[in-house]
Amino acid sequence: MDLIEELTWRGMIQDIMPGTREQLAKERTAGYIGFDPTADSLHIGSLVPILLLVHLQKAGHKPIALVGGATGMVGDPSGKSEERNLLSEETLNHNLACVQRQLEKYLDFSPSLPNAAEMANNYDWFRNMTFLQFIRDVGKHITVNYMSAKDSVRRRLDSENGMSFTEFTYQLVQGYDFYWLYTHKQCKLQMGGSDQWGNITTGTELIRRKSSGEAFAFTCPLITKADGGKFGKTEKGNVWLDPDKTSPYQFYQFWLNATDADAEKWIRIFTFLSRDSIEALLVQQRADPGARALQKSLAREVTEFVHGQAGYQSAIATTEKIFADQSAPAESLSVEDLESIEGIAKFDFPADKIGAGIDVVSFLAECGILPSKGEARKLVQNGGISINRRKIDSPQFSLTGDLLLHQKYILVQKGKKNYYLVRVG
RNA sequence: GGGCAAGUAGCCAAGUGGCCAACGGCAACAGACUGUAAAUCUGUCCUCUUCGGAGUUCGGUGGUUCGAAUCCAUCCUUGCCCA
Repeated sequence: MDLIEELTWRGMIQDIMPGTREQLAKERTAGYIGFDPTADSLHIGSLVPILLLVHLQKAGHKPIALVGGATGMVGDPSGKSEERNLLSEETLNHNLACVQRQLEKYLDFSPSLPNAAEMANNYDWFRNMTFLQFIRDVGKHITVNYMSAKDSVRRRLDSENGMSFTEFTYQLVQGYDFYWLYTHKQCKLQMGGSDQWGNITTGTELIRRKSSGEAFAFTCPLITKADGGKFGKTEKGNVWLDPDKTSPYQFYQFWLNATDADAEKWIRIFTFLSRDSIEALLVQQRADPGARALQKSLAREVTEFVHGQAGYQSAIATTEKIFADQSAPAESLSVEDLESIEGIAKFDFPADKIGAGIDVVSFLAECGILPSKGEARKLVQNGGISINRRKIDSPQFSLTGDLLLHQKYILVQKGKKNYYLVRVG
């Protein structure tokens, strides 16, 4: 099975330029994907492009990860309904460094490999380019008509928000990246999300016109959720790849909580499991959906890929402590259990305040779990708060010293899945 | 520079002098049911609250009025048309 066949089966190909498959079969090909430094960590949305590069490398081709030091200064209008805010140079550089460090984890850069991965930053070739150079050497080759025909541009032209010249130019800047990589790194392939198709074709067009060369591309579909919601969001916001921003436990939980429909699609995209193993899992899932074989494998594979064995182990350990026996009394958790539950928020609370007894509402607000008493009260009234695994049914409920686990902990739950550990001392 | 239109809560969007913290929808959070799914139903959803209320909102600023998201002036932003 060749790369394209493999990716097609996994549901990772949306558009593909004719001849791409033949090119990949013909010779070792360098292919690139651009990553925008919009934040100081990549999130799981970027996982798909990363995986594309990994698949590319596994198939013997050379992956190039491009970070957008220059394009990040412009702002990609694709998929955006409004003009983006520009990032300051300082943030940009910080983000750039972080993103680069993350990318390095997932690809093999060993110089001994014939298809060693490479990192590039388009600021390197834009830094010294003047505006006049750009409009003469790049702008001259592409008509405004061509650029305006792109979906991402047209949608914005039709909308009432309009679009700045800066963002309009974006596709040329990205297009030039491809041209530069084509001429300097013999890079003949660009990949990306399907929203990038317009930008990508500008690149191949530029290569065709400027050096009558031939370049190829394919895109993968944007990841969606069955219910139409945004992929990669939880209550706490984005799911990041950086373990300091999203702990391995939370990361694992994100995948574990996938709906059945999503898990079926995602397991093919986000894991390297073979077709046979996935089909076996699908059969299992249908036979006993409650066991969630799909979600478990999905969560395991992705967590291991991103956070390694150790990260997965700690995620599992926490999951078991929290969910293995929901009805088990909180008292059955040992000090070690409580202390080592990774990924749950920890708070401190002065012991003397509890000595005399304190009502739940004040407690929740004062220790910082909830922002205000009003909010705490509402949640309690809704039945959304449990303490030491027992549901609190009244805002008047009073916390006293004998509730402390091991004389110093209180375990708070908001809803079923959000745990907070309060250290009293 | 001239003409026209628009700017309301995270988003979409109603409201066009008092009954407006502002209809409705989406998103989000919680509850019931489940499988830590989905669907459905229910509650919450500007901030604070001793749950009685209190405070701050409808692009900004000033004004008219007993009273303004709503009227007037001015400024800002955006779009369309003309120059």
